Amino acid sequence: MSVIDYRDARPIYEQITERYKTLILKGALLPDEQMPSVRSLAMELATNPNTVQKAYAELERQGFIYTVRGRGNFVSGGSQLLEQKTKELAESLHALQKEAADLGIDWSRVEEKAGECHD
Amino acid sequence: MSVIDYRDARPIYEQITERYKTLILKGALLPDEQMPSVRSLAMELATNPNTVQKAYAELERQGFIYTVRGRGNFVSGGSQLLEQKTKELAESLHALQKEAADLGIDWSRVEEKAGECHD
Amino acid sequence: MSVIDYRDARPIYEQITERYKTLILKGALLPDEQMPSVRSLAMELATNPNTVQKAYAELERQGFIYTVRGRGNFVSGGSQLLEQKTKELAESLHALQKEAADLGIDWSRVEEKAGECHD
Amino acid sequence: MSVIDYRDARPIYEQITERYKTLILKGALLPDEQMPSVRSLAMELATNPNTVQKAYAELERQGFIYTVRGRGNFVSGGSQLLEQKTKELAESLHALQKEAADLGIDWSRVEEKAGECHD
DNA sequence: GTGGTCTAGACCACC
DNA sequence: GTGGTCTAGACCACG
Repeated sequence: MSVIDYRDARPIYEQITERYKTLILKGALLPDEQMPSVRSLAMELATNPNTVQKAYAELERQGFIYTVRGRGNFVSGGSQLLEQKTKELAESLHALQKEAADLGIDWSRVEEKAGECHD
Repeated sequence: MSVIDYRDARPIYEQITERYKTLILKGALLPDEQMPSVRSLAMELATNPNTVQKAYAELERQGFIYTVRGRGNFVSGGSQLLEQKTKELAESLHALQKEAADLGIDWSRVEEKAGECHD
Repeated sequence: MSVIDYRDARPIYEQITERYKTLILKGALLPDEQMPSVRSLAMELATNPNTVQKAYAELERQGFIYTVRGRGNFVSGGSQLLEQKTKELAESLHALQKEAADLGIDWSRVEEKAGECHD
Repeated sequence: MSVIDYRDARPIYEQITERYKTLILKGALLPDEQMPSVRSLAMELATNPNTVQKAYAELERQGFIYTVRGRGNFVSGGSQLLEQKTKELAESLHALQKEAADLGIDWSRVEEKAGECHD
């Protein structure tokens, strides 16, 4: 199972970032567990080390991993990470509700239609 | 009230498109009403006519306006436009719900937090 | 029943030309019958006399009408007009068949699908 | 074999689009094969990169190619593309048949004449 | 006057 | 290197 979808319009580094964010949030990677090295991950994904580096930098900026010079990158412990993600989702939801309200669209109709999605 | 936000990462033509989509959906622009001319809107927004042109082309492609060569662009009447927008919102909502489910986040907690938003 | 569709992408003079071509071919206008004057037709269609003039010029060029200076425009007799139209249709059909053949599409499948059209 | 015909009334970008649509449909370009870069094709056709860009954008919108930022444009595999093209041809055919019927022209005569075309 | 197309050349993000 | 966006300015067809 590869991570990168080259047809995806989003930049590759963003796809990598997103991928590891969910892996960490879902608990597939445990706190203080070592991340794959930049070079090995780049090799595995057949992409440029610079791209992986950029993804790791972003993950660190968002608090998902921390770096130890000369050692590597590690998953940062994170009960608060899930909490933050919940907040992000809530904000996205609120934005949708606001947009619907602006247009005079009944929110219950949106929820109804969302339930019918086939995926 | 200006339309363009240069700090916004999104391209200018997309901001214009989005702006007029909501104006039309909200009924601020009535069916068959004339849109500002490409040149005049470009002048007003201090941007390039080509940029406005691209925005109008996108609006036409999505069925929000229609073009008459030598005359101008006009709002296309559209009860089905609101219906389509509802569908778009439903899909966005469904994506959020799916993401929450993937992470084991209780959707009701997201809804709860969304209700507390101050904006 | 008006003739002009302002939402149509085609120029107005072309729509007028097309309209009268079919009227003449269908026999709604008889040979040597007088066409409406440029001015009156322009008035009726709420369009520019120049536009009607251009349409009439095109109709004359294609042999559908003839002009008598100071008198007006008249439908030209035309058993050969239908013949010519048949030829035009045949050429269009042949072009479609050629395109299908180039792509390796079975023509019978096209005919089959055409029969299912709802209009 | 050049692609652009400057005597053609159709815009250049449309000619390019059409050209590559047929190349892809005919299988001359294989799925995931790389398209010529925007700049190189512009150079080759002695036209402007923006023009090629517009053509590629249209090809992407119609599902014939996909874009990878920083990499290039690639042919998208597509068995459904031929199916769609068949449908397009069927609609064109149906339009011709309808026009003939409107004028009281016997369709079999059109088919007969089409068969005699020398090209 | 209007929109549609094209050219020339620039800057950006990404890889 | 790639594509994506934007600017400046031109020409055309249409009305």
